Amino acid sequence: MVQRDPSASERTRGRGSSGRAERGASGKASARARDYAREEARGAYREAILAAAERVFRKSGFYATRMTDIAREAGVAVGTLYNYFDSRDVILSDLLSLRHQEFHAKVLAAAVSEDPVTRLRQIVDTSFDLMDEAGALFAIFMERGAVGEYDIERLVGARADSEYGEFLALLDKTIRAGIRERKLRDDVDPRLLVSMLSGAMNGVMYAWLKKGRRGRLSSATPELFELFLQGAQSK
Amino acid sequence: MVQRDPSASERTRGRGSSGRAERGASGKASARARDYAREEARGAYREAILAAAERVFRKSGFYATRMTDIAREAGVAVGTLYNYFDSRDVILSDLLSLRHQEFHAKVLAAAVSEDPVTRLRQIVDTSFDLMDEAGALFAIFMERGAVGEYDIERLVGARADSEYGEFLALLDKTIRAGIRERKLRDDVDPRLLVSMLSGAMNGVMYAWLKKGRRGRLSSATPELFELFLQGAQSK
Amino acid sequence: MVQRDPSASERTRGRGSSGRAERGASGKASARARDYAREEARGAYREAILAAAERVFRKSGFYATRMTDIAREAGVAVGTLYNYFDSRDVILSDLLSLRHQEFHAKVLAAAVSEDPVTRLRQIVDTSFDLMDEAGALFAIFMERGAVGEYDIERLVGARADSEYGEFLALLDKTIRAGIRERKLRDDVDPRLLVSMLSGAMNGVMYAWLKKGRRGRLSSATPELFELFLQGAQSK
Amino acid sequence: MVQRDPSASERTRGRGSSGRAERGASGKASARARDYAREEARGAYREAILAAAERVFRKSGFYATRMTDIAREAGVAVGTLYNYFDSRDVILSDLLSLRHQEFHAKVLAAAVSEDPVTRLRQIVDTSFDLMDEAGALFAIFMERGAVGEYDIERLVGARADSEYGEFLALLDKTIRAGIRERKLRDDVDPRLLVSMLSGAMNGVMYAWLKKGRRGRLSSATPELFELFLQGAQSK
DNA sequence: CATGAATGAGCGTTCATTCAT
DNA sequence: TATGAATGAACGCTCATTCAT
Repeated sequence: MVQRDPSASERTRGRGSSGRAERGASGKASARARDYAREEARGAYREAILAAAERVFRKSGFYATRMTDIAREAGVAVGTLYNYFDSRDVILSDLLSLRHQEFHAKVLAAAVSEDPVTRLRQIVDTSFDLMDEAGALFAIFMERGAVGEYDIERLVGARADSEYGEFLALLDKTIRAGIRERKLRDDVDPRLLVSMLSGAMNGVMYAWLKKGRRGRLSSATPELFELFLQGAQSK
Repeated sequence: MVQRDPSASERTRGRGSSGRAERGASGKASARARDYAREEARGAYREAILAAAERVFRKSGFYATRMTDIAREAGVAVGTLYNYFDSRDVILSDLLSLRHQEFHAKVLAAAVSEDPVTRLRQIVDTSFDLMDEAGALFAIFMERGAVGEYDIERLVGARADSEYGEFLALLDKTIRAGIRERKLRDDVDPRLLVSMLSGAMNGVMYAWLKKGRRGRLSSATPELFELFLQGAQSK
Repeated sequence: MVQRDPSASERTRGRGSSGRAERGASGKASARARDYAREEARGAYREAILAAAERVFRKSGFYATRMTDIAREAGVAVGTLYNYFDSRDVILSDLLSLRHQEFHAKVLAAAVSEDPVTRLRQIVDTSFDLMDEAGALFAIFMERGAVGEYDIERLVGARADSEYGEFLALLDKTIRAGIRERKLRDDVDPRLLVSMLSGAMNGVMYAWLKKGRRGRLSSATPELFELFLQGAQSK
Repeated sequence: MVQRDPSASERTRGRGSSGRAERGASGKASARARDYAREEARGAYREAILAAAERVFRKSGFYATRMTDIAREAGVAVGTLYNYFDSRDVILSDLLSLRHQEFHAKVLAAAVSEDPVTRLRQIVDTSFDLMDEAGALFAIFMERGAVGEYDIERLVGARADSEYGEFLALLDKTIRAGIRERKLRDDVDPRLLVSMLSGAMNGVMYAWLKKGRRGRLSSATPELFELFLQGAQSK
């Protein structure tokens, strides 16, 4: 269950000194510059492919996503995909990784309040905002790593788990802080609070997706949070 | 996409009295007995195949479940599978249907209290009990019908959705009853309460599954319910 | 290219003295009678199966004819087919053989005139009559053993060929007689006359089949024969 | 069932300029050259596959022709077949179509005489010549579209029929012209003349095939024609 | 590097044949 | 012997991956 470095999946390929003749000193500098430019271009290609894969993936689903579809969507040939990624699984796995990193970074950046409860609210709100913007792919992280989605688990493997775990860990940390500061109940297992909150978020997301994503998901935050804090019981 | 009678998917096959001549009275009786025994055997076979499919399905997931694997797991030849089911999709779809029916029937049978809130508790408790007993396949109904699993939606189709929907509808009905009886808050959208509760159940289930299903899931019911009713806020 | 005895394809099976105890002298006689009755019954079964096979074969064609279809049409179980025939191919091959024998016998029985040319006419007329009655299966013999029907050739093999050959040989013999008796031209290869006549019969049959078998095929005999004898040229 | 343009069965595939950025003017030219070369290669491949299919088809027959056999015969992998044809049926159907077109075009090109009877002779002669050269596949058109081959009719369908029909229609037209010009008898149904002549051709072809194709088939034309015109009767 | 046709292992499915009852 | 469910080899077809250009 190692957290692989996602960049490690980039194909190592024999660039650098080609098999041809010497290059002078000045050549080295320009070569380095060229290498840098190349690296840039590679990154852009990678990102374009992932973006194309994401579009196809979202439309067709994981199993119906074909390499030819990704290639067509990206406007390249299939062979090109293999210049940037080792395999179909790696593309999709890297895609999930990348999107998760972005997701997590944005959530972290938003959860800045001093008050743990407000931070929780910020986490929920930002998560919903990102879902609104970026679509259902996030659901895969926000949902529980696609339980029941056994295949994706096998393929994307430990990664998705650990990534969803990262999100849960953030909730866990924040909730424990809330408990320490007596803002949240200390008479229940904190992990239950985590499960409750994350589960509730999922439940709301699910309903929203099934209703065809009408309206802004984040508009549900206040009520959801109110319920999470105050409970469902009539007072 | 209508809710097909799942038994309708059983292959009609020309059993019964062939077109040939009479059989004596005693022959008829024994023929009837034989037919009955055969019918029994057919049912047993079907169930055995579904059980095998369930094991494979659980280990490998929907898309990685191969007919050969199901056959091997069931201890029969591939051809035999097709004596009982028309296609791979039908096996998996029937499996989901069957398990869902069992699940739903048991939950309904348990949710008998006069008090809606108690009924909700009974629903949660029974669901968790069934998860404890029967394993993760139930998660597919209790969870959100595999959001993000676009393909499975196409195949298993409206069915899985409507089945999870059935569960949600039960929660919805019960929660609305609770609101009418002033046991639950009427100042929030009832559908949010449904999402909250179902989501929370999922969250707890997820954590339980990820921890390797240690302990009884249903032991989490009281705390979960307490939280659902009273909220997470320190009082 | 041996002319197999079609009855040779009947499964030899250990009838006769069963493995059980002695039978007295009188027992032998009744056993013989029983064996005879059995043989009769076997023959009836065989014929019933072939008749069923013929119906299916005519409706569905050679390659689409399934053993289960034959069995259903015959009102027996598939296994029973194998008690009477060694394989699917044998059934269809025996069917062709049997029908051809009937066909040939009837044609022979009808071609009795002293005059060779009249005999030819009788052959043509009887063949068309049988086609009228019995349907397209005869076409397989009357046509040239299904040239272009390479598969059937492989399966039914030398047999169909030799059977069609038998028909051609009859034409050949009769035509040569006609030549000897100066009724038919002796300035052309007799084999060409055979090809002409058989081909012309086929051509007429084909048109008749394609027109949906409307009208009696045999009504075409006089004109066909007139043309065969007098030629197409305007006089 | 319309007479599809056979080229329509060629798989449309996303070649051509991809969706990406411009190519310089010289690039365009070389791209065009490459596309042209590719198109050439595609055509060659298609033809090679069809030729291989024809060889297998001729040896094994329609139903026994396996994709693996075609692939092996063509020296390619199965998958490659599907790069050029949508399905097995399409390969065989296109094969028949293509060969028929060639056949029909050549016959038409040869039947140029002013005199209808000479045209008939040209048709017969050319048909026999083509049979001599190209082999038995033509028999499928010249013969009656495989009567008795019910399945092949379903698959190759109206096409084979209409193609053989095309040949018959040519005979029909020419024979009617001959009748109008008082060269052929007007006291018999012209369609019978068509059946006679086509049937006679078949009969001769059959004998020739069965004798192992020894000698030139077309050497039989004069006698066949003489018989067709003058009849078999001794004068 | 980009290309996209070639590759072939592997899939779901069929159906002639077998054999326990 | 009749039965019909079990069998599994063999089929047509797919598509991730490779590699010559």
